[in-house]
Amino acid sequence: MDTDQAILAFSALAQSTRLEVFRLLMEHEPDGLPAGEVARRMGVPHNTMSTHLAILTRAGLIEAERQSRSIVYRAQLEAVRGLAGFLVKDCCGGRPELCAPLIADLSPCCSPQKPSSKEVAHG
Amino acid sequence: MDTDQAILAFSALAQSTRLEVFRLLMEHEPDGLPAGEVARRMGVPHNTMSTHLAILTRAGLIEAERQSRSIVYRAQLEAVRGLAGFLVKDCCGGRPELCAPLIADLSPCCSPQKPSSKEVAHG
DNA sequence: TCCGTATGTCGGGTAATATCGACATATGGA
DNA sequence: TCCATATGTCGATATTACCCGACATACGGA
Repeated sequence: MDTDQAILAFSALAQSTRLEVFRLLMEHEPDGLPAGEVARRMGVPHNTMSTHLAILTRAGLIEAERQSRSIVYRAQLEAVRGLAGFLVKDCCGGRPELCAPLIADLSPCCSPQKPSSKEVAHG
Repeated sequence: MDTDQAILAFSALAQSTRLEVFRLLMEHEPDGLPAGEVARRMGVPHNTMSTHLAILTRAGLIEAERQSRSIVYRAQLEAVRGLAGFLVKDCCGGRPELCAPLIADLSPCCSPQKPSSKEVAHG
């Protein structure tokens, strides 16, 4: 994930419809959803959605695959990993002491064990 | 970090100058840098930079503090944490199995031990 | 108070983006 | 081939973002 790619990704997610689409496709991993279904669920005209999907695709956040008459879109986990890594490593830049607490905060979120009802206390 | 705040943050970072400014301020944690110094280093007019700094501030990614005649800007680590968490928890939404590998990939980046020259093999 | 420095705000010109109607392309079935 | 479905592309318009000159505000020193 280089800087240009990161900017594409940030830019793609900096729009409410696209952000929701991305989340929708994340929820539907690994099956994905056809373009029309995404447009229908978001209440957006199909051509507008097509543009949004193209932008997300160009950013590498989703990927298209033709399945018969439909084109199914899927979220790209690697892109999320790359973007989160960019964010975190960015702040690391030679200073892991800054970054460690960030990682520590993320880890409980997705560990197989439940986070023992402990949330981030600091607001 | 709610959706609107995330969009503000993504939007703020989706611009090359602002992204670089943010990284610059990360490098200068915890001392920060005065606005004029940031503008000078980036080779950007001070008023243009002022706007960028305001956008980053509004997104919560940096914070301003007056120090005598200067206004010193500092990166907000919590914002990075929040944004990375938003990204990751976003994909977690009930499915930690998707998220675990993302965390696993981030962890070596900032651990006190060096990552043993092992990078993400998959491109 | 007056001046110089540091920063923010306003205005307008230009460029980029969002949206959507209309049309084009691609697939599968008869 | 013809048709219906599914999706993408083009063109126009409205909105927003970026940039920077000019002016305004805030602070410190004399």
